[in-house]
Amino acid sequence: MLQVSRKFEYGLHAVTYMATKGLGRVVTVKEMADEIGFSQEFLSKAMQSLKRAGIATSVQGVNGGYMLARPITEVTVADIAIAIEGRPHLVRCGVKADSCEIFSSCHHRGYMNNLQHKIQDLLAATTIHSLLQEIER
Amino acid sequence: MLQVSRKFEYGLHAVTYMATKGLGRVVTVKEMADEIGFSQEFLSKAMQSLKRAGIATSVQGVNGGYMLARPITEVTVADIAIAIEGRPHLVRCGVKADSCEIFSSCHHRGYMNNLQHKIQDLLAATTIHSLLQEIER
DNA sequence: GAAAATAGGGTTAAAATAATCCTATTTAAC
DNA sequence: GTTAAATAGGATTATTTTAACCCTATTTTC
Repeated sequence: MLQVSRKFEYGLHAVTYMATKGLGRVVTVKEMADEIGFSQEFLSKAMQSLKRAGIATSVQGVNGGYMLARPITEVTVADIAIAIEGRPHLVRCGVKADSCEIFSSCHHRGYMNNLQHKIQDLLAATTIHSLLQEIER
Repeated sequence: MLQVSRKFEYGLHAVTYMATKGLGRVVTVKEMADEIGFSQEFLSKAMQSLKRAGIATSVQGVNGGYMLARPITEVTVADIAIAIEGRPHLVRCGVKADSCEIFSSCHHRGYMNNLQHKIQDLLAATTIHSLLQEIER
């Protein structure tokens, strides 16, 4: 259905939430889950992905939590998508060639790959900074 | 995972196949399924969707089959996507508002809808005619 | 009337996604 | 040094979506 995953939505909300709190501020998953209205456990998985991708850093232990690792002018929506879902693959043969019966004779692969890159460029064109500005208006 | 459905792939292959056969030629689902390498039954569902959308016309009975209803310069990849999957909805609240817990307080909807339109524009920018030209090269 | 097609409802199977559960580890505070 | 609050993450289950399949009806040519 050409839809973004829930986990990505969770992650994007978390990042914009952290952004409004400022770069240095540590926020807990509980705080975000309560504030935004998401399940704490699932949001936690999204945060772990963001951390692995270097978008957020974490502080363990009491008073720990997450904070943004980079300035919001340098993080794009594409970065978050890739952190959470991996690089987008419009067609499944991009992930696993043998998932398509007609791989060797397929004429559409080039076009599809092209399309995929364009979509990724679209996501990469929005930084968290510009997203916040759009939201404020 | 931001992926296109198999049914859409089937439909797109069928349309390009019919296009190479010429506008007037009637082709059967069996012929296409054999030629392309897909399951006949499932391709048949895709064809029914294309018909309902006015992209293909059908002839029933012996010697029946499908053929393109419109010139390939006037059918875009977006038309096929919409025929088969319905209008794309990047986020599920676009389909069903109550599928999201934070619908009323969500700040991302505008941006997401915007993105969705841009993706659709991308698909609408390729006609079957131009797709075939890309393939030939 | 038989055969070859589309039309389409309904069911099952498989895969992907989302949610939950549970335990480990880290660290501050007392 | 024990407790409590947090992240880390493996493992499992539930749900939803997608794909595949089955079966019957209808249309039309010969």
